[in-house]
Amino acid sequence: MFDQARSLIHIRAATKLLQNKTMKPETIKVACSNCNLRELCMPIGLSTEELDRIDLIVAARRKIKRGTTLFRNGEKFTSLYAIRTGFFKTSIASEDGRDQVTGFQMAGEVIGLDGIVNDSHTCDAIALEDAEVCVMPFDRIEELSREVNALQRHVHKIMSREIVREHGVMLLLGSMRAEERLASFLLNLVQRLHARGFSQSELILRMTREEIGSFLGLKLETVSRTFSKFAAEGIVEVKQRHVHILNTEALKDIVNPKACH
Amino acid sequence: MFDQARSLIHIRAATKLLQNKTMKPETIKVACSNCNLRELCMPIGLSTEELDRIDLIVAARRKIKRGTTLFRNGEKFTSLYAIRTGFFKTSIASEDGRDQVTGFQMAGEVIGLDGIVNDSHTCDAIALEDAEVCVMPFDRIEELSREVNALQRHVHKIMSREIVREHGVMLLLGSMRAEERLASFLLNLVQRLHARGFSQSELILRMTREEIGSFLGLKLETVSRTFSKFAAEGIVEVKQRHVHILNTEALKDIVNPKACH
DNA sequence: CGGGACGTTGACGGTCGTCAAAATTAGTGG
DNA sequence: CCACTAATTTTGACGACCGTCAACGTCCCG
Repeated sequence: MFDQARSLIHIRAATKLLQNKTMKPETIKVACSNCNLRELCMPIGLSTEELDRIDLIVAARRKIKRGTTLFRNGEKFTSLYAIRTGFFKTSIASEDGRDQVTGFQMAGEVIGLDGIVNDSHTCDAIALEDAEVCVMPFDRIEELSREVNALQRHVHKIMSREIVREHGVMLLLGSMRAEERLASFLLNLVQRLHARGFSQSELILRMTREEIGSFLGLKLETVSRTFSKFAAEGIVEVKQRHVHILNTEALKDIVNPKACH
Repeated sequence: MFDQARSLIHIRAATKLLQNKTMKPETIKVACSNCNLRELCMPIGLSTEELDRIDLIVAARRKIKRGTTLFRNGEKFTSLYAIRTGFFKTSIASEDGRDQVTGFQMAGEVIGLDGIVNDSHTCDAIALEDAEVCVMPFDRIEELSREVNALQRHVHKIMSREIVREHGVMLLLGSMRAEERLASFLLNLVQRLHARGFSQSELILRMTREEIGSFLGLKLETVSRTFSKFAAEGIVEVKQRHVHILNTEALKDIVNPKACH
């Protein structure tokens, strides 16, 4: 539905690479070239020389405490951020106070693209758990992507991917019923988590029912009720923020009723 | 709300430029450098040398008859398209047949960004009236934007603008009621048309009620009813696809109830 | 002039929002 | 570590908004 269309092969490789490593954390150089998320946020097939140059894109690491903002609406745009650890939400506010969660972002995803067009951010990015990001000044990205074709292409793909993701969210918001929205949401989350080496069937929600509702265009009570309904039908087990998916196929059937698996 | 955040100053300049021109159409060279939409789809402040090079981006013009597709889901992505004349809708289809209109595009806007990420288009672009587009092969764009900084910046801004626009649509779909959605839609349309030299208060809808409804996450009957309600309240005059906005402030109040103008 | 696409309007019902209260959990400070 | 408060979640009752179905009206184009 509104997935990230990533190449699982590369992600698996990254995971494996991580498992094989037995070096102590502090001996690992802080650089993209040996970041275990490299395959998620950097182009593939680079020469070592190109990789060394790309290392220079990351100006700093920044730790974000849970509940605090990475950037907020109106702030000057200077950098994109690659999430190393943690979990974010982005949201926009209408003038009369309503707000809309526009996405949830996890490790390996890039955040801040909204700020490019007017050199100022148009949404808030809030950490839903303690997080760490790589700060990548955008002028460095532009400079280097003039010289490294793979980086240029990569930047374009990341932005295009975000556009396509949002198309999927529009389909969800514009044409799905509550159950379909929540099923779609759960499948998307678990798929992205699985791509990062987590379980296919168990997940911990980092966001409140209200935040889920805001993202899905539902009220928190409807989200809660729909969880309860899924639980009653034996599709999931829900215990607060712990979700265990018992029947993935049933969720897929809810999203896409007419398909014959 | 979900506007395009363009600089009106430049657009006005373009309009003025057009009015001053008394040359016959066929004597105007077919090139960006003297296209009257230049300020809409090209970066500003270029040297004449840079402008000459950018002319080479446009590989061809293509005429699209009303009702036919510029590209469709699954087709190989090769080019972005700048709309010269005409009006498009883009839409995506879910597997079970529902479809969602993701946007309406008019002269000066760029279409096809969704195709970059996977080298294949993920939506359909359909002309709602006879149209003409500039075909801009994406590899040429990438090549030239490595050398012309303003072009690189421009491409990034166009993509970022689309992301921000979609955030606005998500806010609309996720948190607004039918009247707010339609008011927001009308204000956005008329604002974009006005930026192109058309009336601030009158417009002709190029799309059906069903297409409006698909975009706004409503059924066509609801769209029709809401138009009738606005008309009964004296806010607009509606005669099929001709819309005359009688009270812009009232529309703004509907979108943003708590604001005090 | 006639057929088909498009638009309008009405009646009715379902889905989801609203309001309210209780239950459970998380967070804070002693 | 525990008590206490705030935050979050669950569940119920009720109603509003909008979707569904149906019939009719209008416009456009061959």
